[in-house]
Amino acid sequence: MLVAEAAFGFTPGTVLPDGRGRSGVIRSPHGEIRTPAFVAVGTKATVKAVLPESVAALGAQAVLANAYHLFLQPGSDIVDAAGGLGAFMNWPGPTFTDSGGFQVMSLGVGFKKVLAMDTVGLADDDVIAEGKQRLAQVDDDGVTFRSHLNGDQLRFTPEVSMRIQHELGADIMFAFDELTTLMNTRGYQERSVDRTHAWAARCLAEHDRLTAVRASKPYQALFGVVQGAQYQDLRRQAARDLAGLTVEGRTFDGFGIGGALEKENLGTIVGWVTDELPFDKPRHLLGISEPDDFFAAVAAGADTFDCVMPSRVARNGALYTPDGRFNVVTAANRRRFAPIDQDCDCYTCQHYTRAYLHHLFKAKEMLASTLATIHNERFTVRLVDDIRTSIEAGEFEAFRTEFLGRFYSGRR
RNA sequence: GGCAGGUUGCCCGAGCGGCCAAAGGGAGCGGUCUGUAAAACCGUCGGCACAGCCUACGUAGGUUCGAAUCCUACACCUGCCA
Repeated sequence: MLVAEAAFGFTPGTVLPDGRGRSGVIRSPHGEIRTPAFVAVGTKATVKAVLPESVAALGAQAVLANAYHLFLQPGSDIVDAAGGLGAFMNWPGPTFTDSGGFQVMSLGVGFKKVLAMDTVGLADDDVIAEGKQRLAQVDDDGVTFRSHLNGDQLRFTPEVSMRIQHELGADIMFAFDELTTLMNTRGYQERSVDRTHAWAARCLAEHDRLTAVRASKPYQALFGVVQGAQYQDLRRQAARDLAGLTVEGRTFDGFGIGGALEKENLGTIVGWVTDELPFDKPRHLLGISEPDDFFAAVAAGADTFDCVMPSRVARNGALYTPDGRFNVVTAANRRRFAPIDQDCDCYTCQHYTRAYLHHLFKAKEMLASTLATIHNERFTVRLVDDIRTSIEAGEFEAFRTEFLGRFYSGRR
């Protein structure tokens, strides 16, 4: 048992002057991840529009898939029978799976942007989802979902999520949590954090059981997820509780930081959390990837990231450059026979022009998504890699100032 | 040659006396997207001195307080009969 678990670990490397941000290395059964690192999102066991070979070539060290989606389709049992997520999708490197907790929020109350801005007069757990039918309901034991694919009524509990994630077989799994929004009341946030903590304990217990049952499989690490929205006391308490949680002699291998984050206070909030977490375990900031957010979060002690933004935005024609983000679909690019970014080393920039990308998008050609995704994922992976390098070179703050100054200066 | 139907904004296509600068698509133009119900969504889309005016629904004329909508002629297109 001890031998198997040694297959996972984290070794901090260079630490920033204030003692929080750091570089490091995560060891997993499918390879190492040098941190800080950006993990490519492959929700349904595919990074949309891109071959795994390309994902590797653009420098992604790991891929994150989703328990909810893969449970619905094709079924986690099938992924298990295929030999696990990595084998199934032909990704030899490290893999992560999210618990399905995010879908409690996204399917339950809709995305943040569609929430009513006025919570006055609403019941504690009332949040309004405009234009979307509510597909999930939370209670203390778990969540009742309605499949977005066929309307089937389904039930997720911490135990179900762990079972699915064990079948998926990713190197790193996340505990099943409840993700609230900034619109929920303080009272609801408190109860939600309690619920997430109770679920975390159940996840650890079930994880312990399944690890024993599936002893022949590679060890899967489990990360607890810190919630608490924008409240310092809740976030600190949640982090402390999860860090100290021991079930059957087992503790979390690392931690996820999730939920509602006010962008302006992202670094501060992450800092509250990492203050309370053990230094020698990795922290994954869930769902974040804007350049300024990376710097703020890394400075505050986050190690890994995942986010749909680079790929989703790419499919819709928005591309990242050191001078900011721009839409290639814009008429200005019709005759721009230069790469997206002169200094980018990605496959797309090595071989294609903005004019060509513009044409592919206008013509609604599939290759548009592929080439744009390769570029944006490369941009994002490289940025976080460069942040790691800057930490190790003792130039983090200088790099931060230089990069963000240029990125947000508006030129492109 | 006869009979019937048609001609709407960049394109397709509704409208069939006032609430029509004209539904809806598409194209064009611009934007959004942070643990993916997203190859999605939103806005704009005749002109201008812009809470108003001008120009517009094949062309010309007419009826009416008022016409894309009714009448007449012409032009072109489509189907059936010769």
